[in-house]
Amino acid sequence: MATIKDVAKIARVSPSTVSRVIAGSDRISQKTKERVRKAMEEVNYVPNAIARSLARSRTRTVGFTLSRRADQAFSNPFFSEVLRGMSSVAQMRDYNILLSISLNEEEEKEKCLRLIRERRVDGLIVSTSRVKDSLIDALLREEIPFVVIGRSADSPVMSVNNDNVQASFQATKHLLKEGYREIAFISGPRELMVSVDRLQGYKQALFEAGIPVEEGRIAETDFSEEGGFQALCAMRESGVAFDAVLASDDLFALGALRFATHYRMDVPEELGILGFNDTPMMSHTHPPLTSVRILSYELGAEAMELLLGGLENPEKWKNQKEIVLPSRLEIRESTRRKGAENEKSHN
Amino acid sequence: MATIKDVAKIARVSPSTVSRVIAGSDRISQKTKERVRKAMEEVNYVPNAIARSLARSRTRTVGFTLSRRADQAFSNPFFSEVLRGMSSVAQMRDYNILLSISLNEEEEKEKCLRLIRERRVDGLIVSTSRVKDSLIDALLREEIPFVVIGRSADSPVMSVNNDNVQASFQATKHLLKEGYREIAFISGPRELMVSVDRLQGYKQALFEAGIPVEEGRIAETDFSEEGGFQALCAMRESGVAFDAVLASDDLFALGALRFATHYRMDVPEELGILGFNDTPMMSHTHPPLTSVRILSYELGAEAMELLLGGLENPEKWKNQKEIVLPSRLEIRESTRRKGAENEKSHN
DNA sequence: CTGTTAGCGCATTCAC
DNA sequence: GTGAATGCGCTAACAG
Repeated sequence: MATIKDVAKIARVSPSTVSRVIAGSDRISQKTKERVRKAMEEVNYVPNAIARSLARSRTRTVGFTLSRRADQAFSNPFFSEVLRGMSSVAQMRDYNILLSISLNEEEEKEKCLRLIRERRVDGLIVSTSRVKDSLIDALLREEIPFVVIGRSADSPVMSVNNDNVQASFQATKHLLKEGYREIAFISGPRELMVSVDRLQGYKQALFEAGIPVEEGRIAETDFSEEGGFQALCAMRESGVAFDAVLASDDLFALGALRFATHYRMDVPEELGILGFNDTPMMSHTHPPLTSVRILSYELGAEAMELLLGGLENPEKWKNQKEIVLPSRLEIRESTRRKGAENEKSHN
Repeated sequence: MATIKDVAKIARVSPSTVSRVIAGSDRISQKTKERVRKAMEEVNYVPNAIARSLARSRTRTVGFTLSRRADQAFSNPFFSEVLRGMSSVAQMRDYNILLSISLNEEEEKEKCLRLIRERRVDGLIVSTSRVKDSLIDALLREEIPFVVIGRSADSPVMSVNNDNVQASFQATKHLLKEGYREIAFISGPRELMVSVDRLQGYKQALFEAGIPVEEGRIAETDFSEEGGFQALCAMRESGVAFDAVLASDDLFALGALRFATHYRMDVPEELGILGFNDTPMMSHTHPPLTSVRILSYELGAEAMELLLGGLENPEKWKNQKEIVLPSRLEIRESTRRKGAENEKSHN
């Protein structure tokens, strides 16, 4: 592999001149510039990124870490879309992405610190966001440049998040408008910010509508279809009535659909079902699922923009930016009641 | 940040001694070893991976590239599972993963070559595998260490693949056993090896059963639910009869389910439907979908093992290894016919 | 067992 | 404008 010296020799200049040409320095004669360029082509020269990183103390690499838990939390397609968004802007700005998937929060934290201390990356994007997040605390303490996808409960940090409260609020309002009054809420683990926020939007909408919040209608479970199904079964068994389900994840909505089938309840007439994430594969359920569409790709892209901006203009870290992306309710048949708006039911 | 020199000074030894302690060299006295260790802790020393990479000409980083097309091809959860598998063994063997998602094959090829030429990675895992694959050709030409997830049509390369021919063969046999005789096949783009292989298994099973292959029952389309739906509609319109669908991707199976609903065909009685990938979210369709389960996690893990093995024992590249992982047919209601095996139909 | 020397490939002073 | 010298932080001979 050719080095800068080889090029210098061929172009009959010094290595530093070659270096300048690479860097695009201006005070260099057109003639030698040409000669160096030709020499580079001749030996098929490509700068060694490692050597450059060492000399400049910057790697042009950012780390993206994820703990398995978070991966499940946001259902799968979400994850790969975020990655695509990140990758796309990284590519454009000539950065690389170092990926690390951990089993739990503790492992993720160590991985993050290690990547930074070993100087493998210039900054990090983390997608965790718990209510009490030790990872974020650690990153702040070590003054590491990072952006979180999600949001931090206490400390102000650079973050990109979707407006969960607002989305959940609107979703609930939609259900109310369709005439549902006894809306059950299936929550993921409450330690996750996303769960807290979505629950809040739900409560807020009920409050505004003057409908009391029944704790019995709120269930918490792990992210899974089964969890959603069981939660509803439990409610039913304990005699809690509900005519709609706000599922804070599409997986729960799947469970709700199964519940409806199991108990022969008509969706949407007897049970309205609304999910979160608008997983592409799930717009084809029977009936098609109403769901909150999240801008996953944009989430990743914005996070990367934010991080790179901060890395290249360190003073930007001063004005902590928290970006919030809108989401949109995709209304489909699982909540489109015929009985409510107009009394004609055609079955 | 502390360097090896700082540690050396504190432990009153030379930098090379510190380096030896890090490397775990044996011929070094227990006493100085201790002293060095203490010094390292004292200043919280962590070796600079970049400097080490430069000195050793090895980065302990492998690149994983993917073009958007391939990402779609294998439906999404597949992708993140593969990544998890790769990440898990990388972590264990202290390697890092550099991720790059491209828009198309050409871009992916350039990205691969660049990563290698810039010396950012020691080797690559690529998940493309077309019938005529220019990426693989390029990697071979440049003598780059790499492993393919999938397989190469012509050149022998290190690869990890699932046994698509066999899986498709078994799936078809299952349909035949259930009494289906007019089995339609929905294929993805034929330029992909996976499509070719699955089609072959299908044909082979029909052949063994003495059933002629009707080209009219074979459709090719892009990976999407809509594609699957339209393919069947087209068949129906052109008067081709079929009593089962072998969908070479779960997305197609979704389309087939919609087709059945649309034309009020009972599944599995009037139409058997069998998918590929066993996407977790889709075991909850109505009726539950029979599908070929792919070991995605293992695919990623094995690919990484293979690559790292090759990187650390270069002579291993001699005996080109092609690993083939088995898959398993998950039989559910969408193909479990009651009418076929015993004539009692209970509806 | 341990220290000295010499790079790894490039960027960046400081001279001229 | 360009070259020479020095260093980024670590590893790897070569001595002793």
